[in-house]
Formats: sequence, structure tokens, C-alpha cells
Amino acid sequence: MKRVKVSNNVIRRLPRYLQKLDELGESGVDRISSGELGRQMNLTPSQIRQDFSCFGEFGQQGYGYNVSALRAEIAKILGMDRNFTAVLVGVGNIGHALIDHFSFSNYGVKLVAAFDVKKDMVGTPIGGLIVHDMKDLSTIVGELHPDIAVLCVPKFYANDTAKILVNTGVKGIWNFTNVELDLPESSTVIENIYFSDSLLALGYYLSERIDEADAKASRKRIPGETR
Amino acid sequence: MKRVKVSNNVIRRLPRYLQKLDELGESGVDRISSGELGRQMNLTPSQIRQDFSCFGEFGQQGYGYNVSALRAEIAKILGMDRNFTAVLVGVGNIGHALIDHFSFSNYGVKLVAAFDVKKDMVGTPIGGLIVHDMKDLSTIVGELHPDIAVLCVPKFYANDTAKILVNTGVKGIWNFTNVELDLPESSTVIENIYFSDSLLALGYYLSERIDEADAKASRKRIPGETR
DNA sequence: TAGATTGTTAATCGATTAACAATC
DNA sequence: TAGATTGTTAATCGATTAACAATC
Repeated sequence: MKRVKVSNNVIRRLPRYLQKLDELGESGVDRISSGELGRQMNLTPSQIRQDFSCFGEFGQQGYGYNVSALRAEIAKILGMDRNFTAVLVGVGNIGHALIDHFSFSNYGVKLVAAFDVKKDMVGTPIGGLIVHDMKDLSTIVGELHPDIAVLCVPKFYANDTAKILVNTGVKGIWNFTNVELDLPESSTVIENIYFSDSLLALGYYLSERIDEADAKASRKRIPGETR
Repeated sequence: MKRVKVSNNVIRRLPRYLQKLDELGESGVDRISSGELGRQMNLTPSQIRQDFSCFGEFGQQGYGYNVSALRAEIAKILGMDRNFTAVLVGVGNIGHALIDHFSFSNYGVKLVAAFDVKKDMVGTPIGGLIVHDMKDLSTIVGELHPDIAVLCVPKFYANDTAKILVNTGVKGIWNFTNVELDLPESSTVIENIYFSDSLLALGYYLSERIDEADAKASRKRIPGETR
């Protein structure tokens, strides 16, 4: 696989392609052109072809792309065939929700253990997963050497927990704590899910819509002087 | 407030500025220059000044920006003073986690009701919030006319529920269903939190790191022919 | 006042779009 | 073969960065 520097914008579109290709596959479509894919995804055909060309030549002139083959290529690019393992740290509501309802396996990730401080949780299997005592975090992570840690602890413990995880060899952190992790000069990959940023952006666009609607309404009520 | 078209990139940085300014305020900093802010946030001073200038003139030459005043401006831009109200639809694990642990009020949003299908939940207050029966969704949403709906129902019901919400006047949907909502030509603002896209992007960057590390290791083991 | 730092205009950089030869 | 559609190069567009006059 080519490993040139690919822009973050392209990377963020890859999961969207994957999802769309799955959808197409499920509805029995087995080939698609960049034109049609663009129509369905609101992207230009050029952009789609440029995106794919970062990683190789997946299409065929005059034909387009084979849906399942392209799907497989993108899955591979995203590392879905690498059998990544993950531990989930902090089985509060969010953590619990992820264990119960998020299909890690759909994305090629295997959840191998969970950790929490609450004594009544420790030992109880949740969604087929053993919950370990948080105090054994570094020992057990050291044994399991998971690739990813899903960080769902309360804000206050976010940084300390992240440091332990990185020190015990975790390579990526999927961060749900709403806190910007401060891990100096480590080569750990951090992927944040910031609920608050998302809600605030929604607030912005909502405000914009409301202001536009108000402006329109007032133009109607008080018609302008002369054009 | 100016209402020119502002790029999405800028909008997505606003919540980051807000968070940083809160942090600065808490640690007693009351003024900051674009230079220092840039250093702390890994942005260029130019970009910061450009970003702010989309909305007005918030600084002062030779001085910089007043932290609390700037914070207030950004909060306003994001609509945090508009007293948005929200209903939460689907009190499963994710929904429950949001009610219990996400401080809507910190972001100027008031959660006014929740809905679920499970009979044993209906009537029970969760986090001070009454859970209504899902079958009363359109009636009660029609009465409360919330600005936002937080959509946490199972995938399968995502689109139907979203349609009901839009028809009863909801203006924005904060979508946690991992499903791309298909709401033709409505002017509803949709903000998605796609867990899967985020995990897959993490998978990409993790793969990249691993490949780089492997490449480096193999270069060490098998030294190149000449230089 | 002198130094600092803004807001803004101009220059650069990067990403998206268009065009087209290659080819299935 | 003719038509369709790719992969890629060139053109355009937009976002970021640099520069600097204005001014606190």
C-alpha cells in the first residue's frame, strides 16, 4: 500500500465511503462510477477519484469501481484487518453504552477487557466482558498489550489515566472524556470525541438559521423604502 | 453581530477557543495576545486574528484580548445565551449517560424532557427529568417546542423518529444514532456524532504509525546497500 | 513616547474541481 | 468498435500565513 502523506480531510472521508459502499453492497449494487457515487454522497466525481488515487488504482476505465473490492481496499487502508485489540477504561454510563451498543467488531476492533474503580462492578461480566479493578490497570494492560484504550473515566482522572496507559504501551487512545489530553511528545495517536464541541457547533448553526428566519420575517413586515 | 458566511473550519475552532479561554480564566489570566494563545493552542497568531475578525473587533492594539470579554463574545456567537431548550429521545445507555454526565447547562442548553418506549421508565424521573412515553412524542414536543432534539434511539428508528421531530417543529437534531439521517430538503440543522467514523480514523492513524515503526525497524535490521 | 499587538490586505499554500489522454 | 469512465495533470478556488500600517 502506498504510504504518502494523505491529508486529514481525505482520511475523514474514508469511513463515509466505507459506510456508503456497505449500503450499496447490501442493496445488491455491485459496481458504481465516481459520478454516481458523487451524486449519492454529495461529492464531486473528481474529488472521489483524487481521494482513492492517494492509495492506489482501484477502478477500471469504462466500468467504474467494483463495490465489494473497493470496500475491501478501504477497510484495509483503515486498518480493519489488523485485529486491533482494545481495553475500555471507565465503565460509567458512556463506557457501558459503548460495551453494550457499539459494535467494535464491525470495525475490526476486539474489546478484550474493561476497568473500573467500583468494587461491585469488578468481576461482573458486562456484555461478555470481564471488568477488572482499576488498580490492576497497568499490570493487566502490560499483559494484554492492547493497541487501543477507550478512555471513559471522569474528567478529573483523564490525564493521569492516559499517562498510565501510554506508559504501559497503548498506542492509541479513543478519548471520550471531553478533556484535551496533555501527553507531551509521545507518539500516541489520540482521537477525541468532544461532545461539547459538537453541541456548540450545532448552537452556532441553529443561531444562524434563526437569525436568517427573523431577518426574512422582518423584511416581510416592514417592506423596504424603495427597492 | 456580523452575519457573513463563515467557513466550517472557523466554526469548529470556536468551541476550542471557548474551552481554552475558560481554562485561562480559571487560572487567573485576564489578558492574552494572539501570539500567546497561538502557542498554547498550536495555531498561528494570524489564524486566530483572522478567525475573530469574522465576527468583529474584540482586541486592542498593543494589549491583546481581554479573556473574559472574548469568552463572552464567543459564547454569544455560539448561541450560548439564547436559552435553547432540548428534549432527549431514547433513554438507553447513551441517552442515560448524556442525562447523567453531560452538563447541557454549561453550554446554554436546557434539557426539558426525555422520551422512551420502555414502560418501566415512563414517569420515572432520571436526573431530575421526567421520562415521557414515546407515543406522546409529537404531542409533548408540540407543546414544549424545544429547539433541539438529542436523538439516541436505536438505529432502526432513527429516520422515523427524526421525521416526527422535524414535523413537530424541532429546528436542530443532535444525532447519536450513527445513521446518516435522510431528511429531504428540510432546513433542520443536523449535527452528527459518528462514533464509528472516529474509531476508523483512529485505526488509520494507528496503522500509519505501526507501518512507520516497522519500516524503521527493518531499515535498522537490514542496512541499505550503499548509504 | 516607544513597544506591543491588533485588524486587514497581500502572498502563499493546499485542497478541490475541471479537463483530457489513456484504456477498458 | 464506440461509449464510458478512469487516473492524473492543470486550473481554480479557498484557507492559512505573512506583512504591515494603524493605534493603544
